[in-house]
Amino acid sequence: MNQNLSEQELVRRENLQKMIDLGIEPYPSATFPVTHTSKEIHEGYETNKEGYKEVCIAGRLMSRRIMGKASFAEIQDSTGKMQVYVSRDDICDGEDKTLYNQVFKKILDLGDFIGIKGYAFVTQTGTLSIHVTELTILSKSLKPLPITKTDADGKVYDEVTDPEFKYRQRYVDLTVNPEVRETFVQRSKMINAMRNFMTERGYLEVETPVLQPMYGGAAARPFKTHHNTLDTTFYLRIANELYLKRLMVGGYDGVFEFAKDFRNEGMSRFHNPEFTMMELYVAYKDYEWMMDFTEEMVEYVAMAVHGTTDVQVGENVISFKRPWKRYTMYGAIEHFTGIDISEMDEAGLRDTAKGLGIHIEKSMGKGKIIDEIFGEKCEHLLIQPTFITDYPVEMSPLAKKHKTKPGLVERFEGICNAKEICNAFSELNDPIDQRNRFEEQLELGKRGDEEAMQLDEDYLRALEYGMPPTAGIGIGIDRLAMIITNQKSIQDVLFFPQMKPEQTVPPQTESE
RNA sequence: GGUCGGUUAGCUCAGCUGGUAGAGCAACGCCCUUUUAAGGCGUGGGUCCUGGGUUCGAACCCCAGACCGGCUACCA
Repeated sequence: MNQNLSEQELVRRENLQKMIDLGIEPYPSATFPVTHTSKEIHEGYETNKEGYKEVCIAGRLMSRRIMGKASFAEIQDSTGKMQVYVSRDDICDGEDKTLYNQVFKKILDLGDFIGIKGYAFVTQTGTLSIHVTELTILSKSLKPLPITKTDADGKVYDEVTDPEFKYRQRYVDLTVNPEVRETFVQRSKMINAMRNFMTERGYLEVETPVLQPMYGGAAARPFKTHHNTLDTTFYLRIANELYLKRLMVGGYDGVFEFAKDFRNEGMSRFHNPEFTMMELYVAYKDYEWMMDFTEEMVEYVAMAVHGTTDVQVGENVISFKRPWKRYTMYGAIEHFTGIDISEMDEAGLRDTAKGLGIHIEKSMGKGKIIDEIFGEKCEHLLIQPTFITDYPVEMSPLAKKHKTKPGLVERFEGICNAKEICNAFSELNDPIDQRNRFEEQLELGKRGDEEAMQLDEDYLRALEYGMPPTAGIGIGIDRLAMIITNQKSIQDVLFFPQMKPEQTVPPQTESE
């Protein structure tokens, strides 16, 4: 293994040994009494110079400019960078100048974690800095970081842009690209805001099984696994919908879960095999109520993350200010194509789709054709948040039939930046109707639809005991995060997006 | 799944019609002996993704494979 080390890695190992020879522990276990972050000092110093007479910060050494007895360096902590000024005689009290001459100037490498104690001041050139009085080594770095540098003209050197490098070694990406760290901070703020919003309204955050004997609640192919003791097949959940609705049968007023779901399907800019879905169910409400709730929550989220309802996304500014635009699905199609399809039969729809240049498979039913027309002619035009309501019943086996419109269900999707971000309905709680819908799905399955739902007897049993009228929603957290953080790919809002394993070692043989 | 493109130093990248490897940053050394704005000079560093083939000669051409990416398809 050692013969594979690069020159720079060898130098760092030599420095590590020198450190040990000098009696310095390169990986000390003691706590380090950090008092400030670099951000706090940058923000607070101007108005409270006296407050920073003694500060203690810690982080990675990111640059070093040595000029004889005095040096400047930059330390990066979780909040940003801080320049520090190191003067030989200030960190080395007596005759022994080893700490400065050897340790600071030679043995430290960029990327090492150090802690410093000192006082804040402003240099002659106007840069807020910490004058170091004590320097402590906290952790030695043995691999060179691709640290970016920016010159006086604003030209950036060595920025890591290779997606493979960024995703496989996210720890490096996070270290050298502060804006990547910030993206994930925003994602976390977004999720916290949603959690607060729902918890304040009295809804209960719950956890339901990831390993399910029968997958359901969505149309997708699952991952399959096996439990040894029970000698049973389990599936990684594709949704948690049916479990949350069982809890509604159990009597809660509202339950929600931020759930990792798994779908064994293609990968793209918008799809990762595991992804996060927030599902919420509220008793004694319908989908109209849920639309109001959703736009209020997303508006709240935008305010919590950005302090405004206007968010820059790519070339567009998206406004999450209520109310959002609402179209029925037929209304949207009429609006964007000028064609009223509401009274058409399947043959008429087929001709209409052909006329619009949309490819229609023979196997497609009425609902699927309508969905196809919408997808081709409307969805990509919906940049500002928009609700599309009242979907064909064939596509929605878990949604309640519409109060007044035959053939439709009480369902809406939220579309934003041309992508679906949520899907909601008045939940079907009629156990007899639900059984019929499941049986229709079984028929689809027999005809070869790999994504058709299974018939879940236990779920039907639960419904037979009675579920209150309930509104439910699923929000694609990763997709919403892409919009809220202005990222083009789902991989940029997941710390560790799924990739093929690196083949650095021969593939392991199966063994247990 | 289809298709197009990519893979060269620790990082970002050049490399012509095939002639045997380059830059900047980083590293190392020296200078500067000091409140800097990538400070100056120098040195080292390569399995050109892998395996075959063509050729006197391959980073470059051909074949196969690996991995990555863009479009596209699938995906309620």
